[in-house]
Amino acid sequence: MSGRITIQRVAELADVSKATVSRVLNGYPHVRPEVREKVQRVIRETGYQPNNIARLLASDRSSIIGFVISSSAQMVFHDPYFPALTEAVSDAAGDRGLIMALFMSHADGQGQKTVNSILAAGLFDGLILTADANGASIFPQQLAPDLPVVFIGRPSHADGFHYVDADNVQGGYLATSHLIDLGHRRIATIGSNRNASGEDRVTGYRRALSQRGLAFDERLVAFGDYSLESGYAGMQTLLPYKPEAVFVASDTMALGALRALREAGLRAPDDIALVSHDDLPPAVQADPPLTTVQQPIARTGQLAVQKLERIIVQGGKAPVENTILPVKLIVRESCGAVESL
Amino acid sequence: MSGRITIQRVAELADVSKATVSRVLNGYPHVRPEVREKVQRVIRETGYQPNNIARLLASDRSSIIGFVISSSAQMVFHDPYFPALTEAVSDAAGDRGLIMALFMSHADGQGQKTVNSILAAGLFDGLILTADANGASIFPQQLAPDLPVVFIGRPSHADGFHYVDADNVQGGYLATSHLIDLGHRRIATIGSNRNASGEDRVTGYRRALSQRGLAFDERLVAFGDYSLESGYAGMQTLLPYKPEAVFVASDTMALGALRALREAGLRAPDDIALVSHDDLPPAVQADPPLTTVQQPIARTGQLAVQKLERIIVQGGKAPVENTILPVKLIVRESCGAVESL
DNA sequence: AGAGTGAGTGAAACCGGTTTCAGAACGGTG
DNA sequence: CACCGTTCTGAAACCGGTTTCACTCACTCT
Repeated sequence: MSGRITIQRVAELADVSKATVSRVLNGYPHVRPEVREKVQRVIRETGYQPNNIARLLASDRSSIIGFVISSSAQMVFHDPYFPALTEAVSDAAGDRGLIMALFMSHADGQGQKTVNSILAAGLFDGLILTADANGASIFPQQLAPDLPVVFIGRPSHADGFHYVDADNVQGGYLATSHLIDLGHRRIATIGSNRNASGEDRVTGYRRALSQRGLAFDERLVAFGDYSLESGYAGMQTLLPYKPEAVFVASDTMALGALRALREAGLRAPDDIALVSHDDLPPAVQADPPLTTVQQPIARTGQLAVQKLERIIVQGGKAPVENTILPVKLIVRESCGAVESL
Repeated sequence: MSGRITIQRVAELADVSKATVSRVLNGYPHVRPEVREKVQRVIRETGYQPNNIARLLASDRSSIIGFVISSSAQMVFHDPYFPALTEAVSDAAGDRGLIMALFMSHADGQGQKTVNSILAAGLFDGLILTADANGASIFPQQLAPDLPVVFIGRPSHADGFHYVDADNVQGGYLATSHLIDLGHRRIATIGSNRNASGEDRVTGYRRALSQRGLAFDERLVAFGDYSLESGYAGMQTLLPYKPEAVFVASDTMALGALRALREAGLRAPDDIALVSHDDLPPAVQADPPLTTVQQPIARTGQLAVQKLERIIVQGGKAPVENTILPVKLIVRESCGAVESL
């Protein structure tokens, strides 16, 4: 940052005041066209770049938003959901001229420290938080009461927060209904009680069952943590109870479930029909390709950023309103509705 | 940021000057213990948090580093390498009190814009760049000549940059040698010419062959782009030439290769032995589990951050020195060295 | 007793922008 | 021609810290 050109220097070269340069920079009116022109030329010729730090200090906005993934390292590794979501948020932020700072807060004490340092920084215009899946709550409000915050995924521990989420209940409902439509009756599920999304999907599953007059059987419900391993284990738990079909609450867990089937000498969809959730790339690549509920991840990220921006602009206190995005069933081969090759 | 407590306010309450508060804050000497005590008490009682923005402006350091993943969205999605690396960098940054801003720069024009905005920000103490895999070079130097930059992965387009990389040549060498040791002679490779790492791995492959007196056969070399699909296609290209063994330059491509084998009615390692590269989680989960070259990703991230920090502290001009990290062969089942279950 | 020495402190300058405010220049009215 | 309302502009205050510099005040050392 040594010999950088400052607004002062530009002002001198263009023979105007700092104030005028600032006005040109920010596109304010009340600058004579020829002056504006001249300043712009100097800016171009010198390659002047305003120092954002100074700008921030003066204007009390940083244009930086924090994106906090509060989940175990395990999951971030294993489930493409997080990379996809991260990219979505990053893109949306970029589109709106915001800089995204990413934080992966681990379950351990480190996590708390990270969040504290985030807030202490006083550096962010706002935060996007993922509803955590491990019970360790992150509650920045308690520390910085008027920092704008938007959750992605319904936060399970409290109300009163802005959030954007996919319609997980509908997801579970669609998946399960589809299996019922295909004539299955003993329908199991591998869900998750690690976060609200998981719970909601199971809720949808139960709703579909009851609506179609099928009994809910505890033994046909397994819980995982979204990891491939937990899907594998979940399916092994279910197999003794001979389900005809299974709704698995994530693609990644479905991959694990498929492996369990394979090892048991069974095949989907012939022996057991499978529908999963998320529609991430592995769903297509799986063998057989997974029928799955598509979650609009990119859109989720976009909306979260937009919502956050709106809150920021409105100075923190916007009425809490949540956005639930529709989901859609993508039929592939694992459910048996289509002839596999 | 409305009614926040400022250093001025703290100074008044503690009945000292701003300068003294600042000294206490930054742990400078030459403050009487009792005064220090008093200031600290006021800080504690008021819950004062220094405004970093102001601090940055005054001290010309932001403690924010940019981490730029310049790769197609595709790859970031498909290859767990990037999430793993991101986490490594994020952790390392956090450990050293730095904030990491993540940028995913796409191949399209957007990418350039992003990078420009990064630099324009004048906000970062330094940048960590991933050596890009799509030819679209990112050359911040050209714009901000003394911004500290460290690459992860040898940048293939130019010299004179600090970088940290795994010993990819050695990786290819180890993998191929292992296959030779197992008695194979017709050894193919699915490499990549999308970046230096890919090239280096192929170099290692060739070195192993020539060192053991085996001829290099062009037809036994396929190139991919690290995606699962390209591994699949690569293997299909190779199959007509009947390789006994294949060194695949990434786990993700190896998964694709495995699928191609399966579809061709072949099994690894019985029909074709496979060794891959990276040792990411999917390597263990694959069927059969992959023998693969372990890349020290976490260490890579750490070193990159450390190196960057050193450059920053030394004020930009540190002698360029690169770090090549050793790799290690992890033997599992896909190579046939171990009895599979 | 007078001269150094170094610890402890505050006033003020500074970082590089934005924003307020007042004044100059200009055109249109009465 | 005096008066007023715009438009355009610059000086200066301000954002909230850090850092420099000068000064005071013990406390040694001749």
